[in-house]
Amino acid sequence: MPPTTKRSARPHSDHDHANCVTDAIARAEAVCAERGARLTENRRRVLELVWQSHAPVGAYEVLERLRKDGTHAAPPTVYRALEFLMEQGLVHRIESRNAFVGCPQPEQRHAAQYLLCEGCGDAVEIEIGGLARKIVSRAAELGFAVAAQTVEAHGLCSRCQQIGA
Amino acid sequence: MPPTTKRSARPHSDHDHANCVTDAIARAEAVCAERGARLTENRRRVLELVWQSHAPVGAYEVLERLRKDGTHAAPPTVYRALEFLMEQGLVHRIESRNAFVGCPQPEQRHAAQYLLCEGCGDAVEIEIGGLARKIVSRAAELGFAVAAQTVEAHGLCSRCQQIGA
DNA sequence: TTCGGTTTTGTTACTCTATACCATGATGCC
DNA sequence: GGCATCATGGTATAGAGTAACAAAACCGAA
Ligand SMILES: [Zn+2]
Ligand SMILES: [Zn+2]
Ligand SMILES: [Zn+2]
Ligand SMILES: [Zn+2]
Repeated sequence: MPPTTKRSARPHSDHDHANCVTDAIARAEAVCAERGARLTENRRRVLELVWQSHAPVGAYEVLERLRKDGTHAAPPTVYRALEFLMEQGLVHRIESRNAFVGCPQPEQRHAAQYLLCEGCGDAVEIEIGGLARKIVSRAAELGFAVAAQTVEAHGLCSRCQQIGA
Repeated sequence: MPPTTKRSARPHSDHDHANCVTDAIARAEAVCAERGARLTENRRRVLELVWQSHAPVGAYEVLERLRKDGTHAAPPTVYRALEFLMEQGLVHRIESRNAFVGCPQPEQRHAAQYLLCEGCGDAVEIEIGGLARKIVSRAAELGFAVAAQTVEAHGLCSRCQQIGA
């Protein structure tokens, strides 16, 4: 009998995703402890729910999942938790989907860059060397001071290309 | 007495913006003619309204402006026009604002890159040399086929930096 | 330990953004 | 004219996000 490991709605990669979740939570607790930020039960739970897949999840989907726990939550509950998690760099917002996804490397603040698959829905955070810096410096040439960046590439992951082929 | 030229809600640059609008419309008509795309009255009007400022404008703001003309429009009217205009590359969607802005160079399809000022709201479309290509090639290394990109930098334009200083 | 300020959560109601669906009208080709 | 295709009208509803205020939990100091 298979374990109770939860999977993405459109599962794709075969890794043991339970590890991703527990690892993410552990790291979140570590960074919050170090920073003196309060990872309350609600916030921890929302983070866990966001991490249930590698596909970005909408705030209202998080809300539903919360309610299935028996919690009596309303939209502000979720949005406030997400706001905190974003401030701490524990989740990123995917602008082109109005959705949220866990950050695999929260210890160090960074400009997020994503590959977003239109087939399976997964979001893969990447780092393109020098890209963030290039944006900042080009903006500076135009007198513009960059405070935050959004870099999202939409397309098909290798697996979805094969399926569609 | 000043001309009837309309300005941005938070006007900023002193150029004669009426030129921007008429130029944009002229170029839109040209590209549509060449492509056999039908720039109908509605679509032309929506494009005009989007161009009323250099700040991205929400679909519902366009809707309001349309109605002030006496037109009896509903949301789908606006969204359909915007969809057409985006297909033709005449407007771009600013994902981080759920809003739309006219493209200053619609003749040639391209991945849009924007500087978005949090002070005045203006969006400046830029082209960072090699950036789009770099994203595509790094994605390709990971087996990911990029179909579209979103690059948005948020911060303060030079003018707003001075004001805030 | 009790007080009082700060932070977090609860609750309600609402605004803004976007799309599904079906009907109607225009356009242009044969 | 007949017919397919494209564009619009119009209603209803789904989805995303926030304002505002009240209650509760937390925490450091008196
Ligand atoms: Zn995983
Ligand atoms: Zn995929
Ligand atoms: Zn202008
Ligand atoms: Zn500005």
